[in-house]
Amino acid sequence: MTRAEHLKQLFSECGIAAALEVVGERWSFLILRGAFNRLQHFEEFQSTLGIARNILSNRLARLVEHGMLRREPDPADRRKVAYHLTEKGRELLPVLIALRQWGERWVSGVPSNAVLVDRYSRRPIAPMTVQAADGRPLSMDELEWIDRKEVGLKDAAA
Amino acid sequence: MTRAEHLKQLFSECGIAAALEVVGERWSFLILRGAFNRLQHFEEFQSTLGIARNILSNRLARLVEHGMLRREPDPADRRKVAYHLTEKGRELLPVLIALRQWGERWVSGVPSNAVLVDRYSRRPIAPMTVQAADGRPLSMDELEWIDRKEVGLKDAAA
DNA sequence: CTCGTATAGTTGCATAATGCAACTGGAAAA
DNA sequence: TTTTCCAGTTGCATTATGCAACTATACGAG
Repeated sequence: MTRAEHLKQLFSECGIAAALEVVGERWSFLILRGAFNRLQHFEEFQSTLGIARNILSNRLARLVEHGMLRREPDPADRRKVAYHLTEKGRELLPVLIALRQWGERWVSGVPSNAVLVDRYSRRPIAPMTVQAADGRPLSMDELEWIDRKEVGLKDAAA
Repeated sequence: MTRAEHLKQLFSECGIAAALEVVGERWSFLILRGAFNRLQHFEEFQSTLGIARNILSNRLARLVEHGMLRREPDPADRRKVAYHLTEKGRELLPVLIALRQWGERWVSGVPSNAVLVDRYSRRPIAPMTVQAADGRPLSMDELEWIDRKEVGLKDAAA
């Protein structure tokens, strides 16, 4: 099997590989983080992230192609172009939050000065956890892969 | 500001950038996914992922350096080396699950044949969501950045 | 003991991705 | 009408990745 076939196989079989096909390149996550933080314009992304202009250009185009961002020329000032998250893009939030929490805990060490809170209670959001259908938190060894056809047959089994 | 300084700044300020410093390179996520799926040996990772041997070698070394994997020579067969997830590595699980769920929903389209279930109930795990301290699910626009010092002062404010 | 094979890499070279600085083109602002 | 702003593009340098062949060590069979 060639490498291309191998990757195609991986992508079709595994959501992780499929996701990385869209957001796995360098800078993609950070550009999306910027978009979540309300950055809209090329120059904003460029100066905030310090990314090379040609790469930024390429990544924005790619993210637009993949339907993560919408490219919207500003009718009031035709020099300006705004990039906005689509629903597909917004749905990546859990990934970014989980990544951020992990990074703060295990890499940067200290939670940064800025804290993400629920707008209403103004209390920090909960740590991201894997949960069972009923909300119980699950650790790695409480998980198992099973075939789709066997789902939920524990009690229903003949 | 040079690019290096810029990145350093980013990493120190943002958990996402910090996390990507460790797991942001190509293949890192897929190698860790393999580790979660009980792959242990060089040849297993290589044949499962179809990754180039030199890159795999480099990534495994990097993940070991960063404390994601432990490299354990097999005492019974000294040719063999096993790579095992550390706690730091295992704690990345929410990120991988969130990424997988997103990829299945928005990229590969169809959930794959294999389903992750809670070992006990044998029902599929819940979708990953961002939650408030009390467990309420939160969407992007219910989130706000505030300064650490102001946390939870809504009712306590003088 | 020695020969074949398994395991975990390494090496050299080719291709692709990223980074940098300078430049372009169209539109607003002075 | 000249200057500045915005969103890119271009050419060239550096770095990362991919590929195939090779190495080194250790088992295992005979």
